[in-house]
Amino acid sequence: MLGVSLAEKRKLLRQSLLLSRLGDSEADALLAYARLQRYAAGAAIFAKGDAGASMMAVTKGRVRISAPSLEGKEVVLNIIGPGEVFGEIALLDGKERTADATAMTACELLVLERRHFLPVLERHPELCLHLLQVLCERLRRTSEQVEDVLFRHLQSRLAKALLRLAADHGAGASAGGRRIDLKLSQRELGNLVGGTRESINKQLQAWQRAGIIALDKGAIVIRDGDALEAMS
Amino acid sequence: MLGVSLAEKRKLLRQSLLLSRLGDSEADALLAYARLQRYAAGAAIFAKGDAGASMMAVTKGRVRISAPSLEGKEVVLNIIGPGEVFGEIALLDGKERTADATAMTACELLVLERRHFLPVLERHPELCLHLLQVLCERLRRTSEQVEDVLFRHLQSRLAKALLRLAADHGAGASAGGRRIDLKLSQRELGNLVGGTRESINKQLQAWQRAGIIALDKGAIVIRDGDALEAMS
DNA sequence: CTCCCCCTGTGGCGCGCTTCACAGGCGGCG
DNA sequence: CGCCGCCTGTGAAGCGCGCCACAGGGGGAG
Repeated sequence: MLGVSLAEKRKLLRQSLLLSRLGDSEADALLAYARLQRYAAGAAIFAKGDAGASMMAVTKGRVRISAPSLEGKEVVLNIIGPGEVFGEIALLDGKERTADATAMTACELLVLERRHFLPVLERHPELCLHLLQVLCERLRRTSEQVEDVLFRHLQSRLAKALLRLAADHGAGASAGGRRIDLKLSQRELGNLVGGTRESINKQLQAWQRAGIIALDKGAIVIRDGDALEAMS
Repeated sequence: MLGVSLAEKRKLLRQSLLLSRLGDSEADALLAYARLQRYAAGAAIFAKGDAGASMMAVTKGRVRISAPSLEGKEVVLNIIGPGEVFGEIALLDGKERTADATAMTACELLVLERRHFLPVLERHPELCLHLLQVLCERLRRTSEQVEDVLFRHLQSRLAKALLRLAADHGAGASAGGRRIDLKLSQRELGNLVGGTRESINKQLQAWQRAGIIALDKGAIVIRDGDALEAMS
């Protein structure tokens, strides 16, 4: 636990979309127990199979949620930014973590333990209902991912992923289009859509030649969002 | 609504794993509003995109939860049997249904409406927590499905599906192995694992020739579960 | 009974994507 | 500084599986 004032922690907690609707007293009840924790870029936060019983709210940085395969492949299930939470599942049911969590950048997280969180949850139906919303949203996303992988081709999935990245993490419209500034390697992009680095590269090159996107020192600029939309 | 006594409805509700932990008074509160509804085999219960705001508990029969693609393909996301619930997502967040629900056999369902359920939920944290468990379980399942589709070959997914079907819906050990008696066509099996009817047929034939399974008038008998386990 | 639809069963071709192989660039670290 | 590990970029080969084609069977509707 780092030496951070209660007031500062409360401010951080307020940023979290999930927890923002707590009253002051409840927020303080949680905060008394919440740990503030930092991770360096690339650090592992937890691994699939761990017996974790906590959930995290991101206050700074970006976290990758992914699942590894036996042969060393990996799917990225989600990318979590400031104000969002992850790891709720293990907190709620007390079982193993279902995926890896890795700090993509330097991160600052508020960590809430199951044993502290559950009592608060029982006394606060609104919080409980809100958590249900979060899980529903996740479930919608994940089902959609199943459908996408089974029904759509790589091209379509990639187009969709770019649009989503631009919407969720993009810097606003710069010269000539929306810019995705997450420094995602093509390999990571592949893991995000369920394809190989090579396939991603070829598709991006083709789109660049067609003037649909531009590749600019690791960032991707969407020049023709409509074209991507049409393919997705 | 069918003319069924309160006592009978309560008995049905008790079977539902989700709702079984309500006290009598709460159960009655819900039951006053719960509709009992029947569907013929093959009937559509709801469709993806519908503005449904209810959830169902299966008391008799079996329901297929699936998602259609534009080109007429379909993924089966789940098969719901007696004592289980489905459709919670739309009930909880009030948005569109994420999938189709179809009666695989003649069915009897208890239908709970959002406007009746939410108030009960707010007054009963235990129920709320239990619902969170259900959603967590779903989320684990669905994530696993994503991983399976991306990492495993059809053979492996099919082996896994057969084992799961045997465990969840199988009639106990009959002569020479566990028997899967759901009358699933090979096409439906294909939809369950994300493959075509033809591929499923070829794989099943190969396994039958190897003595791993037996096909017996539409049912599948698992003769060598260990072999399947090894492939899955 | 006949027709029709959906089922199982099986072979072959083709496409999408992975895998492999190789080349060159850039940043960090001893 | 040079090495090493990561990155991007690109062509060629291979494979899993979808798609097509065709054949025969059984059950429900007329």
